[in-house]
Amino acid sequence: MEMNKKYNHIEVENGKYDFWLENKLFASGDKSKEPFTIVIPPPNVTGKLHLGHTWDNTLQDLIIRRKKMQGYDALYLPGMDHAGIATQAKVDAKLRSQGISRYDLGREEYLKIAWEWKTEYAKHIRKQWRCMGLALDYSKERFTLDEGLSNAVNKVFIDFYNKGYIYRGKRIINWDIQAKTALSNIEIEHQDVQGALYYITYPFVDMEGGLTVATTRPETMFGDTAIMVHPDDERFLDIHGKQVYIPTTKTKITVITDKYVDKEFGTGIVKVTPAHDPNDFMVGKRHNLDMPLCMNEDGTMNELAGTYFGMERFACRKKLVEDLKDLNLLQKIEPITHAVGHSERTRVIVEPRLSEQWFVKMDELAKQALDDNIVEFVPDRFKKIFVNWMEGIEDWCISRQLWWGHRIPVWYKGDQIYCGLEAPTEAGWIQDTDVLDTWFSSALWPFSTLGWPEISEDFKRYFPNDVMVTGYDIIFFWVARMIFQSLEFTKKSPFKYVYIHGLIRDTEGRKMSKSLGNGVDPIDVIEKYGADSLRYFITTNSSPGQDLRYDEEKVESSWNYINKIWNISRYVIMNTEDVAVDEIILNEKEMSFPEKWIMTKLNLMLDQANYYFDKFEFGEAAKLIYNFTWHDFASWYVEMSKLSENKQTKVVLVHVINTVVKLLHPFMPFVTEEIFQKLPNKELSIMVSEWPVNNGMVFEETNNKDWFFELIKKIRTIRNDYQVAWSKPIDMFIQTNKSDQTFLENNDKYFIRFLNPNKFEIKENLEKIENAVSVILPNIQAFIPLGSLVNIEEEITKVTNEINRLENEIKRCTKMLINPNFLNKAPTHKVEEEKSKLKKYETSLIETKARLKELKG
RNA sequence: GGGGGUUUAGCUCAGUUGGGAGAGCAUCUGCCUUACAAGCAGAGGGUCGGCGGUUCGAGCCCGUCAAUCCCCACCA
Repeated sequence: MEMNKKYNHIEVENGKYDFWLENKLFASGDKSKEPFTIVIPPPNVTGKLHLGHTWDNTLQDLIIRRKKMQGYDALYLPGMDHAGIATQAKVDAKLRSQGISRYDLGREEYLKIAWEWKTEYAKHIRKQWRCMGLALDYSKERFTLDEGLSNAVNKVFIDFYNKGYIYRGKRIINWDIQAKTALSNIEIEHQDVQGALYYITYPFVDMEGGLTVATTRPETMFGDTAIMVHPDDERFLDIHGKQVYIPTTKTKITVITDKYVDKEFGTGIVKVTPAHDPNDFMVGKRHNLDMPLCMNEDGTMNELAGTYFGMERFACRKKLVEDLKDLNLLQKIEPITHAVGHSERTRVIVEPRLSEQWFVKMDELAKQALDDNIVEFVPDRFKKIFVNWMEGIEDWCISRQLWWGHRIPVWYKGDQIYCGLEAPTEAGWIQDTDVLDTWFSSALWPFSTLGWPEISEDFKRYFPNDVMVTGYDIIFFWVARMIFQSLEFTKKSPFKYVYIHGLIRDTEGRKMSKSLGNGVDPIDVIEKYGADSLRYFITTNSSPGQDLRYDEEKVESSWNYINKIWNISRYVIMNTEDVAVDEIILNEKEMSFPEKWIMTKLNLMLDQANYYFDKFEFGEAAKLIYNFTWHDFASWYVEMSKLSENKQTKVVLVHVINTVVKLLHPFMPFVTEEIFQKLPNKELSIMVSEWPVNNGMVFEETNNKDWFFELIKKIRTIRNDYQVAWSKPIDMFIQTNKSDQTFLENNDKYFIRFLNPNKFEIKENLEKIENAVSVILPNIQAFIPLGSLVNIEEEITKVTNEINRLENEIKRCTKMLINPNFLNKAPTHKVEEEKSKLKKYETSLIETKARLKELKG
């Protein structure tokens, strides 16, 4: 079979995905197998997938592909999220660029455009999934606004409402003035902003002077309904109950007392704006204050602001501060750095605003989730983060003043409220215009995608999910909410494991973001290096939970690795064309040393690699496979195989490369499929081949042959040190015991191949070799006469250093072995290990000393 | 204010339940050796952030200090 000399990722990846699809290899549903489920964290239909998705999805795909090969009915369920505010922000922006607002279009027309947007981006996302090679079962693809999922959302809302977990209330919420909607707490990003603390004097109504307050948001003063001081603050005892004017207006407000005030901060006097500040809201409730809004929904000032009516809030602030200065009511401006909330989606500064919204009461739900110990976090430290958040959780604001989303199933008629699927039959009922927070539907994803609230076959079979793979950045948004919603509605944890990975960063360690322009498009990487290289890089270059720096050099080195695999395979394929599938039968009786040795290495590696796979430590698993493949297999075994005429050698070659390729399939599905098909195999696809495990061919007698490889390496080092070209044969004299001598004689062809000797003698007792360089190993010594190249002084130094090293090692071992605590407490195999090390060192020492004597004599 | 991460070779990172530190890239030397020069054969390079403790033994466990990053939080 012809194979390119170089791995060509474009040729290899071409057509593979269609081949898998056509043969329904991504399909789930084989009832004879045990089910295994992962649902994709639904990407937002706002745009294209970035490297973060690639990471997330590749990990899922890796787990799924391995499980399929292990004989599970593995379901990898695809889907997307309508992403309410995120999508609406994008659609709004697109309309704005055309000079239209959503209000010009009306709700229905606007939603049409949003659906078109969704269709377009969904297409692109599916294309990206295909490029990445994800083994998704498309027959089960879902979208959060699908009918079934909408039913789930309604069911949950209505049940919650009836149980009293959902309530409507007037509260201070975070208001996005651009999207004109409420946001939940976690949709706010706090950023440190250079602001100012303005010291403003409120003049007394019936006397000279006034009270100076410190505020960062002067423009909210038009919503003030009181001034407050701490009741025990001795500086202000005489002003309790006094009245002051709100500067620039004729509005009178009264001085109240409340222990909330921190006497040490600012002036100790605080303005109270109940409709624009959460703390002031609490104060307002305690003192029964009016709660007037002084701003409109778009962030402009309303009529309460008097002459500032209609101004944008920050323009108003600027003008107001100037005016106060002119009026001598501004005492000073103090620069201050403080955290200011920004909308995660529109980036504008959010305005705390009194508003009537729907909330989910969290205390009991959180308690249930905290009592639950079924979900296992990997790594487990994320459990702490989850618990920490759950313990301090506040009620969840779920209504959004948007159009793109699930409409709240509540109807109003006058003061009456009705919650249900359909409006009551009589006339006059109007549905709530708001939609639900996107995360309200995402929270149901692990079961709503499987048909819930119907108790469908899929739901029964694939729920709970086995693993949820996601980044630590959405533990609060998503993972926590899936857990409490699932516990409440299905009485089960939504999944057995949550595997949490980190964030992908750029070469400098910065988060990838649009504003920095440092984002990397996975499609570009795939075009340049192939999906397999990207997948291998992204799944093996960090440990669980840690962030990952994107590094093109490492993608390149992944490519090199694949190229190596390619070439090993090429060698095996070229040399085994005469071997039929049925002839691939391992037979230890026909194996010689190299076969037994590589089979032993392979099987020991398999045990370890599978151990790490099961622990989600894919980087460690990959490293074992890498070392085995590149070093044990390619550098040693493949080279030795070139000297064998034995059929079993071919069998072993095929067996090992097949095993390696299967182990690597979850990391690099395309190239492994290509190679698998070229090798003698019966199965239609590597995807339906059996996952490799230790087959028991572990041969003790190969374990004590390390010296053989060591000896070769040491002699190679000598060649390098003395710059003796590989092509130039050199004499070698070897002294060893009878049994090793027999072994060496039986395997001398390998020795010759690796070292290119001229004269090659093995004896139990050698005469002294003049002008030779030596290799001293326990029980075996090699002498290489290099004539005038040899510097005896250097040899003496080298040997002396070796003696020192050995003496130190012996000291260390002896110290341990005469320590009764070590002998009593250390595990037996450790004690045995030290004993055998000591013996080796002692033998070496005797031989090395003899060598020194010889050199000096 | 609360919680968490990170600190190991020049760079980016691994390092099982504690048993004398590894990889990739980079550097240096020699090789077109018939699977692979995007390769092969070698080499150099680390008081595992500091200090203290537990232990026969610490990169790993405990304490403390330092540097750095992230998340959460209503101080006007």
